[in-house]
Amino acid sequence: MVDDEEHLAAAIADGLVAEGFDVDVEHNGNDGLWRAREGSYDAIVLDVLLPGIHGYKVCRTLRDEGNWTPILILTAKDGEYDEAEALDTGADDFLSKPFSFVVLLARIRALIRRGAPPRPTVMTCGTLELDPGTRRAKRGDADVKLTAREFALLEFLMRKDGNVASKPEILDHVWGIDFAGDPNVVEVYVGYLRKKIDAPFGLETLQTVRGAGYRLEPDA
Amino acid sequence: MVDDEEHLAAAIADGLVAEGFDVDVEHNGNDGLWRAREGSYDAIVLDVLLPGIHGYKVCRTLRDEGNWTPILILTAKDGEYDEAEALDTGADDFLSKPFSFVVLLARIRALIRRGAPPRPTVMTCGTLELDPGTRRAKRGDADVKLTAREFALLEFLMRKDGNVASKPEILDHVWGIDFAGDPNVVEVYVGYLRKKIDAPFGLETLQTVRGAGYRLEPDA
DNA sequence: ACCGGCGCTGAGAGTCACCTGAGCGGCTGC
DNA sequence: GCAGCCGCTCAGGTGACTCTCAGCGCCGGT
Repeated sequence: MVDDEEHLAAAIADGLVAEGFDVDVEHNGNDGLWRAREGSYDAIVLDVLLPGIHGYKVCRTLRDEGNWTPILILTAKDGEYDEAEALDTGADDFLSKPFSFVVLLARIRALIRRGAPPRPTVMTCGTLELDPGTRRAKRGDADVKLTAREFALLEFLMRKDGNVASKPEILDHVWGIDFAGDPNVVEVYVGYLRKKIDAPFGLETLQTVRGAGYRLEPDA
Repeated sequence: MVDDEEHLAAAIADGLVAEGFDVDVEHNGNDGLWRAREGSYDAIVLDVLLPGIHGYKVCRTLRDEGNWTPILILTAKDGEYDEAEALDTGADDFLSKPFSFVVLLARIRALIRRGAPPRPTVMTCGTLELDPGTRRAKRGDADVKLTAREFALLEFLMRKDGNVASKPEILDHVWGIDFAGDPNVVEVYVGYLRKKIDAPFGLETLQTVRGAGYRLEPDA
């Protein structure tokens, strides 16, 4: 992980460690490049705006040197750089700040999966299946099509494993800690999810716990 | 970080920030307690000698409230308090002043790595079960539906483990110290609880101790 | 037995949390 | 450039929940 915003980098690193990854952090382009050359990493998360060398330059340099470690580029949302440019330099994936941790996690998994032998990453809750690697969801044998946000929300709820997730907690993790909009989005998206994973099957696994949050229950 | 020596607190906070941590500082027990309740922190560094509430008291209070955020207690080296006492209150680690910053850092890292100690999430009292994680309550095999307030009250009574909870105490913990309404609510909600956890089963486990408060007794 | 106080309860009102449908801007694919 | 999807906001509606109030019963003391 190469990012000069130390708070953010530390927070993400912690989160990744909690998910079972082994993470090294650097805060500028030179050190990042050096690390990437030395170590053999499964993936690199790289901010574009870095002291020292620019992120794109790091990426380009590694590729020129024959290093094809999967790279995920982070950019500021309204920045002057766009996805095309990032991918031009040889990056494998692209994410703009602010982003939700769950999305980052899913993309990192996808990157590693692409570069390494596939691992079973699928989560289940009753007849509900969710594969963060392929970004697919199923209820029983039926495919369920989810949008990115719906997927992130469902993934977060499944990760909770039956425990109640409070609304602020959901906002922090699925929409990002810097989300400033209407907290009502959570209710709206819970509604969307119910229409896709419960209603068509006559189930009610996504329960609201009034005054506390939401809970995902396995169906019989 | 809760420490009334402002220089020291600021120095340590700076050091931690430089290491990539995100730090909030408070200088007295009350504010520290309030912060700890509000925010979701990875760890708390807590001095024992504090204006307002004593550090041990803060620690104990958080634990009583079900908050198991890792806590590292700081004490004066030759003080009257010892490690056993600190750990008794529910602290996870212990460090006496003066200490080296590197040691503090290492311990904080260890605490966070370890995470919140795996605690038995489900509480019982006779045939009564209550799970704060899933927010579910059961009497024997029967599910009991509780509202948020009822749940909080029952949780508080169960945590008392058979001891009497006084009405003011209940008001402070279940309704909050800033509750200004009619203290009669407690009686009302005790009534609600009895109708849900006792009456349908012919029990009388939620007993009133006239002039003292209420007590939750295990059934046979 | 009487009386004061503490606790209990039913009714009711106000508030709050949640759900939903409509709609809008932005992005994507055609 | 247009159609469609996605993400989000907003406002209205509804039912659940919380709390107040007032009257009454019960307990304990004299």
